[in-house]
Amino acid sequence: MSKGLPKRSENYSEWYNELVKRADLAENSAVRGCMVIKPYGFAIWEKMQRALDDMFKATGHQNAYFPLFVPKSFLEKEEEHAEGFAKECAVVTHYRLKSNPDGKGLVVDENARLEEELIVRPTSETVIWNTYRNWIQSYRDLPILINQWCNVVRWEMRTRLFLRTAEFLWQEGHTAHATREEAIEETARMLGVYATFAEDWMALPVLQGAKTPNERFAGAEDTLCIEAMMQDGKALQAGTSHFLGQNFARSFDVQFTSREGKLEYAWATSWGLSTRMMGALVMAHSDDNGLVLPPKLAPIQVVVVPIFKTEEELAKISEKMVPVIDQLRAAGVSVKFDDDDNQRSGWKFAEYELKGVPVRLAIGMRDVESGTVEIARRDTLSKESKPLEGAAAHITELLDEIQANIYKRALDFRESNTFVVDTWEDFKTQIENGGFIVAHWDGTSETEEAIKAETKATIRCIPFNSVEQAGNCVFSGKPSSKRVIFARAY
RNA sequence: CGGGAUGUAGCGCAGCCUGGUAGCGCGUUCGCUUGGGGUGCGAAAGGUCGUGAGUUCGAAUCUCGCCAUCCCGACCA
Repeated sequence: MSKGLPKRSENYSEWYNELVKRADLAENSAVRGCMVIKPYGFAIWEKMQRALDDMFKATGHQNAYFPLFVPKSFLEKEEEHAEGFAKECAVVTHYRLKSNPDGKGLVVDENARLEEELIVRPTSETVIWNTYRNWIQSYRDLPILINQWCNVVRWEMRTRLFLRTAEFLWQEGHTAHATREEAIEETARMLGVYATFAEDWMALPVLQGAKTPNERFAGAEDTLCIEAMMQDGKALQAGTSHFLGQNFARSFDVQFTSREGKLEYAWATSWGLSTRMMGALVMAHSDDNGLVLPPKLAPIQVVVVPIFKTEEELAKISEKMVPVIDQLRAAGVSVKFDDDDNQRSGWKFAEYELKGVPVRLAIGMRDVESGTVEIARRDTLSKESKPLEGAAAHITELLDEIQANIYKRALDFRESNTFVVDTWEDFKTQIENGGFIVAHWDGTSETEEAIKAETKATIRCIPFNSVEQAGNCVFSGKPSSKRVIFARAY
């Protein structure tokens, strides 16, 4: 591994790509657009999964699993949905290969053509609602609150590790309800779960709001989202929760008998959050030295680097450190004691900074004699010497402090890069500098598209906390009742 | 799918213009050294130069085709 990461200020995109690879999160695979998630990266994803899964369970959801393949006829049933995903589908047409009669290798056996093509799921609404038809007869069968963890495939033109890959991992929640109100409530509840996850676990401040009709999920009546700001000022959609109305129930004929004895279509929601969050995690917090991981998601929260020359010295260091490590582990902290003699301490310091380990302890013979340990924090890169006595308690608090600090840092960054803009001239100038623009919009798709065409900025969301305020659209000058968030996005 | 670029050792690159025994750095292996911020020295292993054809006595180098990857657009969680 060569030293020196590209600088964020010089080439943000190259910095990101290099960091993801060098920190051992993921790498490109032999398959175009698909990535290999490496153990260190996957360990972070597993922590995300755990946190989210616990929240899903706490809100009454159960996990299930639906098939990878979607019959083409299913995808066709909901018109908008079909149109939205048709352009990016992987299609299975055959089920057998045979040896090439003209030579080496294998060829598709044309006799093994599927009667109906199968689509590799880009999302599972259709298979799931086709299944729900059999599960739902009465209002007593509702609500159905199901989530699945799986992979999906969207054949993207241009891909980037984590941010946009042809295959990605995610969870997709699919719920069915007896009433519109209940489904709307669920849509909001799950957006709230995402926001809590982003802020409490990822230390990533997010704006919550609704998408404009242009930006809505294909087949949804309403799409809610959380939007985060990356360090280059661009927006990243971090999670979405959709109110699907009765669209899928109608397309798949999912009806139930209501309490009043009437036949009604079920109301649906779906919500998803993907490995894209890994990209968000990297881009929101990390620096030119490497990853900066929030302690709650760091696979290794504390690394101990002993500085020794001989086995005897290592033994003395261990004797001092083991009790501290035991205390930390007893408090639920994941600790790595790196007594590997193959790498020198300086190398290890750089390596663990690259990997984003929140707290690093260094202890050598000097410390053994004075009964101290050097405590370095990744977020500020500061170091302090502390007595071993009470170190464990101090470190536990420090982890909380780091979690809070990186959240605050990201929030401060977002706030200082959010601009209220009232004129089109200012808009065009400001958008070049990145960040969120808070401006009036006349509510039309035409204006939204015109703004996008001219500036590449899209409406990220109509924030829930946007106050009613009369004004004029920044582009058309027509009346507007509230401000929306514009930004260039990933 | 349009525009641009690149494919040479595990990784990053030079060599190509001007054809003549394939090089450098990092990493790897071995030895010594060093050890509180990516130690230093020495030695070794490792490449059908993306692929197919052509030109030539001779091709990493010149010509043409193909494939792949990356960047910029359109599309997108």
